[in-house]
Amino acid sequence: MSKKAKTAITPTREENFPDWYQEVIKAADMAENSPVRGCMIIKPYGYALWENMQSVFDGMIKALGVQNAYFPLLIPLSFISREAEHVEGFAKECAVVTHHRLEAGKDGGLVPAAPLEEPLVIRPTSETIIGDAMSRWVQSYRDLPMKLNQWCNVMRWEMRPRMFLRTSEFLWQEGHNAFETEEGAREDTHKMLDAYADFAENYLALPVIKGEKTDDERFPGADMTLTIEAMMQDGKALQAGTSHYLGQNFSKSCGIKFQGREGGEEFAYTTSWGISTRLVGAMIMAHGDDDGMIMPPKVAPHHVVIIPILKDDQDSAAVLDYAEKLAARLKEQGIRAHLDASDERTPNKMWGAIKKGVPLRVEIGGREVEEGTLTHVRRDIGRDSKASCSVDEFVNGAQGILDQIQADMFARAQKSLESRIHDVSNVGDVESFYKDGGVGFVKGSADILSDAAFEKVAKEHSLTARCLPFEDKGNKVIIGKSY
RNA sequence: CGGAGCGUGGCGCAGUUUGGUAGCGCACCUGGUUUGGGACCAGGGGGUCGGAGGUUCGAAUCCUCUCGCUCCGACCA
Repeated sequence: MSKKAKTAITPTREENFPDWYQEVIKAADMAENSPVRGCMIIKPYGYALWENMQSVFDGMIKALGVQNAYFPLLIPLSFISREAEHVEGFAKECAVVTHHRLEAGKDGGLVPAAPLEEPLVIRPTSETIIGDAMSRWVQSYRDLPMKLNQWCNVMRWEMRPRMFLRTSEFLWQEGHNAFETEEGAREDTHKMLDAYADFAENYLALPVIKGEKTDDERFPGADMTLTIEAMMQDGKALQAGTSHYLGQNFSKSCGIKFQGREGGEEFAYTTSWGISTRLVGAMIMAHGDDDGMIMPPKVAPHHVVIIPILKDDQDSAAVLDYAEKLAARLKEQGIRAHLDASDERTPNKMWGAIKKGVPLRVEIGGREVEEGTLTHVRRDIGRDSKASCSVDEFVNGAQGILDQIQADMFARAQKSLESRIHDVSNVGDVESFYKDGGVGFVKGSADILSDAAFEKVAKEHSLTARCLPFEDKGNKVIIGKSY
């Protein structure tokens, strides 16, 4: 064994961040690649995380009056071309279904046999098909606002897929709201962005910058796109959620019109908003360390993993019994406790829990059983946080420890974000910052974007305008490399 | 679609330059000793070396063509 601290993940973040990322996913058993390029298999542990995220956010939007529904995967080709900018933005990423039957071919393989009269597009997003439904459902101003959401998969043919961050098929929620007035819709666009920021910061421990996208970065077909931008540990930006004000673009192309208060025919103002499984990637890259994943307690599949340290059979029964009782008591408190009763060797169980990022680990052996105590360790801090206490004390205090972990994770991420936003006053500053190997974002006057020299600098260092932050009232711009 | 790298038991790799009976670590199975931050001993199972052609007495190794994966760029959530 070498003297150098052994990390559970190789390479380390510093050695090779992209490889480290992939290894964390594998080590935590969250997902794997599928036989089809660009698609991924989300394994039970990774999916459990997504389910928790869904459940939290679903509750948030229902509290805002949103109703869930489900719209079809397949969209008539003609629908996609209804909104001019929308087509242009999505056309090249669309997967198209052209046939509906397979038959035995000449060389024994199966070949598509029956061409469709009108090809179908696998939804890259559902504005058009939901717009079509809304056009039938909205008759009067009394039907507004209408707030619909669906949890589903979408497909965008990607040139360069990366697990969770950019896969051809991904899971998300897409919300589609329709309003009587422009003000109502604009206000809603902000409200949904606020929900995203709340979700990211308070549940995923992911600090974000709220702002508006620049013209080039806007959603195809939107008049305004709002975003929450997060920073990963390598200093790159990740667009973590977007909320779009669509004006009357889609209501006009989909025919969402209603009879107004004065009796006249009016077009609705619509919004759409989405977050995806990409957020899983964001959490990995924002919180993970060289030993693997670190789950934010509020969405972690397991809050506490209990590891029984078993010696001989006689002892084992007592230890297991003790551990089971502890698990039951924790569950009563609403804590997701997981007893690892597998017959893995003890160190493997421990490293397994570390790599999976379970926030709190409890170790129980013969000693603890005799004393009525247990040993616990925080994942985010590691062995330095190892402590011993009575079972009662732990059962009463566990939620507090989890809350502390959640708060500390957010504070760490926020500090990392804030310390890596650098003020610049002109394009020259931007260039020299990245040329000198600067890591993170730069922030300066929004005028930088219209400087003729910006385009070249941006291209050279793969920079994009991330957003015009609200906190600067649109006068400043955040620029950075991004995923 | 460009640039770089890689395809060898479940996973990670060596072997390829210089052709000669396919190896190592981890994992797995059996038995035993072990167990508080990655145990040990002994025995064992598992691979048509990504695929197709070719050269050769003989190909993981040489030649041609293909397919796929990863990273970096262009496009994007």
